[in-house]
Amino acid sequence: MNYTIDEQISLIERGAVDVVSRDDMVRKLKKSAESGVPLKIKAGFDPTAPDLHLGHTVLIQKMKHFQDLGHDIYFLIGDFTGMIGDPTGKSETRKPLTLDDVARNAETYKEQIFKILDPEKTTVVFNSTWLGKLTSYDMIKLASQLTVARMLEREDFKVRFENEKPIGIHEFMYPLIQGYDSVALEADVELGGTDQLFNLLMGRDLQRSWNQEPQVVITMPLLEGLDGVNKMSKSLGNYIGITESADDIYGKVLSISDTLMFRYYELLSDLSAAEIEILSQDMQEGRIHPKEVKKKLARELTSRFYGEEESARAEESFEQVFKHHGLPENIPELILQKADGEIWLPKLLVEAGLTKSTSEARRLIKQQAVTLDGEKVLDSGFSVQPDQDVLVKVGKRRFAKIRFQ
RNA sequence: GGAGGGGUUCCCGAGUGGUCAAAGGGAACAGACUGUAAAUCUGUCGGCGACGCCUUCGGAGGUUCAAAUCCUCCCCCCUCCA
Repeated sequence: MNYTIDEQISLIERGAVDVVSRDDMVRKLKKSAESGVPLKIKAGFDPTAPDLHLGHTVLIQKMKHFQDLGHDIYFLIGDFTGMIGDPTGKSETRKPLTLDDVARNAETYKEQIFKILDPEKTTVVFNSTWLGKLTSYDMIKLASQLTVARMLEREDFKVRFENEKPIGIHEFMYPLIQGYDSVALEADVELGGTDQLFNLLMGRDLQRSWNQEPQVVITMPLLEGLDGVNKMSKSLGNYIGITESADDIYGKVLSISDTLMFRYYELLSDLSAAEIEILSQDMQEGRIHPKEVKKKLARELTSRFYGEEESARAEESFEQVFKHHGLPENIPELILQKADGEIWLPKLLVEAGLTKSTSEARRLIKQQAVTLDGEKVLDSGFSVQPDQDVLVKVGKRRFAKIRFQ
């Protein structure tokens, strides 16, 4: 708690893309230090996607920083908009969430964010609490705060407008609603991804209209997914979920490209910028193997959610499987009855959940991707005899132990 | 209300009566090479105990020896004009 203003600012600015404005931030920090009243830090989340991944943690880490500095975190769940339905012109119409859905998702959120944040110092709020009370009169009044021209300044609106793509009227309401959330909470700071800049700034405008001191807006970069191209998202499947197993987190981090690795260091690691720079230098000048640098990152991220010990275990297991071509610790087992006699391999692969269909199994056998106890199988007509247990492996990472009883 | 464009296999997107399980690209998967990295090369990419059969091209009917392709009705999406 004994940070100087400069130290606080430097922690706050770390990794951030925009801080609007730094002067306001300094002023608020000073005021808070003098009065002893913590700042209200707001960050909003969509109620539909309760599976958090590392991309979300970029933001959550930042919330954590504020928490460490003694400020109050408001974790806002945008249930109001979620209950209305699809906000954008995206392909699938999102089905509106029920109150139950929202409640359930909120619980899932809590389980996940509290892996990083301190539950004691975090307030979870739902924007339906205040938005649900607004009348149509209030809504129109809110809408009158802004012109269409101003609204069209937002990049994605502008692009869509220029490309003659549809923009729903209600879409204009979202920035306003989000801004109004800041008014309702009297937020001092709002955090969000860079794609949220416009919406976040809206909060400042609206707060001024409501005679509040405008919030400081801080944006964090969007984390690229495992493919290194698109932003990390569940729908693209290029994510590392924070509820995934230690083995998976470790393995996935190790599978990213070297370029992406430094991006992850920058956005996810607790190492200082200087320390990261040294790692990068050492690597480029051949003093340290890139894989070691990546392992260090994988270890740090895994232990963030599972602790040092488990993280070390995951690393060992990984080395075991991939370096020494050994076996992972937890191989799923499939128990079959001896009495049922021999079993056609493609069928066995399907039953063991290693392939989706016998067709796929046959293909993989043809591609020499299937081994039984380490022996490649070349004949897709092969049947397994029920006399002894076998270890089946498909590709590099699909395993199953078949036991006969 | 009027005019027009469109719905194809995970995604994008060709295909206008047979040669179509459907070009091409992406994703994914497998093999080689590796550091389970990237890049690259090769192959696979609906199902079925399979060189044959079955189910797919928004939905339902119909024409035909034969339909993703033609006709009818319906559903959905988009653009422009008002």
